[in-house]
Amino acid sequence: MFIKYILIDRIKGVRYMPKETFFNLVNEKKERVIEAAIDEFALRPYHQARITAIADNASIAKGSFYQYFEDKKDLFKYIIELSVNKKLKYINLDMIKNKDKYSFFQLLREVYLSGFRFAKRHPKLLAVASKLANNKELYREIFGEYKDKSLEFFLELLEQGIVEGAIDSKIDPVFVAKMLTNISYTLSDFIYEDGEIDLNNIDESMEIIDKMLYFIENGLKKRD
Amino acid sequence: MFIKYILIDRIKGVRYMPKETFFNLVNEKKERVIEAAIDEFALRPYHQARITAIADNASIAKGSFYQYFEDKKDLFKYIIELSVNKKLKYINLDMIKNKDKYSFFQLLREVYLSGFRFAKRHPKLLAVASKLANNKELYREIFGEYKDKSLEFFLELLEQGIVEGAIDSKIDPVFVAKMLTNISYTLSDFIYEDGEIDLNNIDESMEIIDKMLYFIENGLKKRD
Amino acid sequence: MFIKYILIDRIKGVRYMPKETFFNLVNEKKERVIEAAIDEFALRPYHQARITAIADNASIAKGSFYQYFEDKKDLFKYIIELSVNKKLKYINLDMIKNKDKYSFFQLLREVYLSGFRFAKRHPKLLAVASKLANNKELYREIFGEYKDKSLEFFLELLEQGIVEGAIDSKIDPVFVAKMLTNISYTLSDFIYEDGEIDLNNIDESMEIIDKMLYFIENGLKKRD
Amino acid sequence: MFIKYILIDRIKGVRYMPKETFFNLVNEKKERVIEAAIDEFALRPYHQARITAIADNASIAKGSFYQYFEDKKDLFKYIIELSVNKKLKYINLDMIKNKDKYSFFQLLREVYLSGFRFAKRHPKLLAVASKLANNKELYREIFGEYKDKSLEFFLELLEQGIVEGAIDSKIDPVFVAKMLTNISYTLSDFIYEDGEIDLNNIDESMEIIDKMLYFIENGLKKRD
DNA sequence: TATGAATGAGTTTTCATTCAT
DNA sequence: CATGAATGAAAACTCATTCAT
Repeated sequence: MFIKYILIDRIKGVRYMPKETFFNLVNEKKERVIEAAIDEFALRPYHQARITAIADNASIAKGSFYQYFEDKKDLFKYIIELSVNKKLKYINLDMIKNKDKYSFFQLLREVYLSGFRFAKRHPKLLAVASKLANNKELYREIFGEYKDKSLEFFLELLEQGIVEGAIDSKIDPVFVAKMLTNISYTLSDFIYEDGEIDLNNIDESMEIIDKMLYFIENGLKKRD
Repeated sequence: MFIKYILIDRIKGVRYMPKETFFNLVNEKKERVIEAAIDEFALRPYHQARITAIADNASIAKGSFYQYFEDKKDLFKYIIELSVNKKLKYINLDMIKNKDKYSFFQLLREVYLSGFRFAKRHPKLLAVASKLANNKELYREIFGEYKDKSLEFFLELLEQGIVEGAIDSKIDPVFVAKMLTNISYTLSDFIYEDGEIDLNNIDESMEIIDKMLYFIENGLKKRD
Repeated sequence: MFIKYILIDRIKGVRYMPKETFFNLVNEKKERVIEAAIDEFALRPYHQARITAIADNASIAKGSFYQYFEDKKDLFKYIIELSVNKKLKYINLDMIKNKDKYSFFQLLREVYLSGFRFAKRHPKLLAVASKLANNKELYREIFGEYKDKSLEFFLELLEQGIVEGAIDSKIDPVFVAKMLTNISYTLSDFIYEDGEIDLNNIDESMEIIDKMLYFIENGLKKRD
Repeated sequence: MFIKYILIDRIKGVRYMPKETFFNLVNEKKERVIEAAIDEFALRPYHQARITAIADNASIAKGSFYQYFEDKKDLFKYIIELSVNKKLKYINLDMIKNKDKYSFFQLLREVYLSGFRFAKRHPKLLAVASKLANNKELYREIFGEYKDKSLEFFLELLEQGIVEGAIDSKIDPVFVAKMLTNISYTLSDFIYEDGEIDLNNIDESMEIIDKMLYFIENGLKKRD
C-alpha cells in the first residue's frame, strides 16, 4: 500500500486537482467536504458513490460541488492523493532515504509496519484505497498505464541484499519482488479484517508483522 | 481461488439457476449469451455491467434475456458457477482427495499450479471471479455469510505438516494460513498481468510456480 | 349486480367471443382455462392481470391462448359473460317474467336475495364483476356507452307500484330507482365483506336481506 | 365519502409528503404538476397512471418529478390529501362538531349535501378519490388497516336517534349504518353521472338530496 | 460564489402479442 | 393445433452534470 502511494506521488505531474475555489474555502468547510467524500468512497465502489450524498453530508449545495471540483473523478483523485500524503507521514522516511545504511529486512519491516499502522488509524482511507486497488480499470483510467515503481523499489532492495550476501542468491529477484509488492498491497487489508486482533495494542500489531517477517526472512535469507 | 471455488461448489444447494428456457436454447445461442455475459462482467464491476450490452452483444432482445434469467444477479451467479466448474477440471482432484498421501509442499504446488493454469486459459473468467472476490458486499449478498473454508483447508494442511515434522513449528499456523490463502487468491491474477511471461510455455509456467514454492518452502520448512 | 348482468345479456349483439378453436377443445381443458382466468381476474385489476399467469395456471402454451382468444379483452368479456349466465340461474326467472303477478316488494326481495346467494356461492365471480364495476373506463371500453337498463327495470317496477297504490306517490321514482340500482350493485359486495356473517347459514342471509327490505319498505310504502 | 375523508384526516400523522423541493417551486409550476397529476389519476387507475404523462403534461422533466416526490405513491397520497382538505371546506364543521345539538336527520342532510356539493365542484378530485375507494388493496397499502370510522360515526348517530325516539327501534342499527355509509361513499358519484341534472343549480341539488332524505327518513323514523 | 432546480440519458424490468416450427 | 421462443414498446426510477439567478 505504502509503495503504491509513493508511486502515485511520483506521477503527480499528471494529476488533476480541485479548483482554486476549493482551496479558498474556509478550512472547516473544506474538511466537511473531504470527510463526506471519504465516507462515501469508503462505503461504496467508485461508480456507486453519489455526488448527491457527498454534497448532502457536507451540507453544501450540489452546484457548489462543481465549483470546487471538475467532476467525480477529480474529487476521487484528490481523496486518493490525500491518503497518500497522510500515509507518507507514517513512514520513517529517514530510514528509506538512507536505505543503504539499513539491512533489507530492517527496511522491509519498516515498510510493512507503516502500512499496518496506517490501516489501524485510518480505516476509512484504507477502504477508499482498497476500492481503487480492486478496480484496475478505474486505476488505469485515473492514473494511466504505468510501470509499477513499487516493484522496482523492492527489486532494487532485493538485488542489493543479494550483493550484500544477506539474501539467498538462488531466489528469483523479479518474482520475489512481485510477491513482496503484492503482500504490501494487501497486508494491512487482511490483517485489519481479523476482528480478533486488538488493533489498539501496538505490541500485538508488531508481533503480527514479525511473524510474517520471520516467514519471509526464512524464505529469503542466505544459508551457509 | 481454487479453494474458494470448492467452497462455492459446496453451497451449491442454495444456488439460483437460469430458467428452463435458457437450457432449451440451441447451443449456439446459449454460448452467445454466455460469452456476452462473460465479456461484460469481465469488463465492468457487477453494478456497472449492463444487461443491455449483454443482450446486444449476444444479439438477443432485451426481453429475451428475462425469459432466460430471473435478473442480473441470476445471470451473474450462473457465470460464476460456470467458472467454478471449469476451474475444478484443472485441479488434480485425485491428489486433493487423497491429501494425506502427499506432502504439504506437493499439495501446495498442485493447488497453486491449478490456479495458474486456469488463469492462463481463461483470463476472462478470472477477471469475472476477481470482480466477485474484490467485492465483499456482493460476495456475501450472493453467497451468504460463511466461514472461509479455504483458510481452514490451508490451516489443516499446515498443522498436519507441523505434526509430520515437515514444517517449522515456530511459525504461527493461523497467520501463515492467511498468507497462503491470500496468495492463492491473487497469484494467478498478478502473474497473468505480467505481459513478459509467455503463458503458452508450460515449462515456464511451472518454473514460476516453483520459484514461488522455493521461497515458501524455505520460509516454512523445519531445519535441524 | 343481477340487473347489470341482464343488461349485458341484452347487448350481446356487440359482444366478442372466443374463437371456434376454443369451443373445440375438450371440456377439461376449456375449464382449466376458464378457471385460471377467473382466478387471475379475481385477484388483479384488469390491467394488472397477466396472460402469462393464466396460461401457466391453465397449463397451456402462451401461444395457444391466442389460438383461443383474440386478446386479453376478448377473454375478459367472455368471463364476464359466463358470470352473467351463471348468475341468471340464481334468479327466479319465473317470478320476474310474471312480474305483474307479484308485489313490488316481493320482486325486490327476490332480486336482492338472488344477488346475495350468488355472491355467497361464487365469490371469485363476484370479485371479477366488481373489478369491472369499479372501472368505468374499462366498462365503457368493453361494452360501449349505454342507457342503464337496470335503472329502467326498477323504474318500471316503481311506477307500477305507485299505480297499484303500494308505494308512496310523493317519492321521486327516478331518484329511488337510482338508489335501488346502486344498492343492487353493491349489496352483495358489502355483505360478503362482513366476516361476522355466516354465509353458509341461509336463514341468517335472508334475515339480512329482510332487514334491508324493512328499511326500504318503510321508506317507500304508501301510508294512509 | 365525507366521512372517509374525515378518517383520512385523522390518520394524517402517518402521511408521506412531497419533498421540500416541491414546496419551493413557484406556485404556477406547483399547480401545473398538481393538475397534471389529478388529470392522470382521474383518468386511469393508479397502476395504469403514468409518471411520464404527468411529467409531460406538467411540462417538467421526468427527473424533476423525482426531485419533488419520492415516487408515484408519494404523489398519489399527496393528491388524495389535497382532495381531503378541499373537501373538508365544504362541510359545515360547526354542525358536525356540535352534533348533539342537531337532529339525526339534520346531520345526515348536511353530510350528504357536502358530499354532493364537492362532487359538483371538483369532479376530477371525485374521480381520483373514487379510484382509491374502488381499490381496497391500494387503500390499505396506502393508509394501513383501519376500523371504518365512518361506520362508527353513523352508528353513533343512529343509536342516539333511537334513544331520542326519533328513529324506529325495530331497525338494525349496524345494518343501517352500513347502508348509510355505503350511500355516502357512492352518492355524489352516481348523482354526478346523471348528465340530466343541472349541477350548477343549487336549488335543484338540494332538491335531490331532500328526495333521498325523504326516502331515508320514511325508512327510519319512528311511527306511533 | 452559492444555490438548488432542471435535465435527460441510461438502466432494469414487464408483458401482451407474434410467429416460425 | 400446439408450442414456446422472440420481440420491443413502455414503464419507473437514478444521478452526474448544467445553468440561471
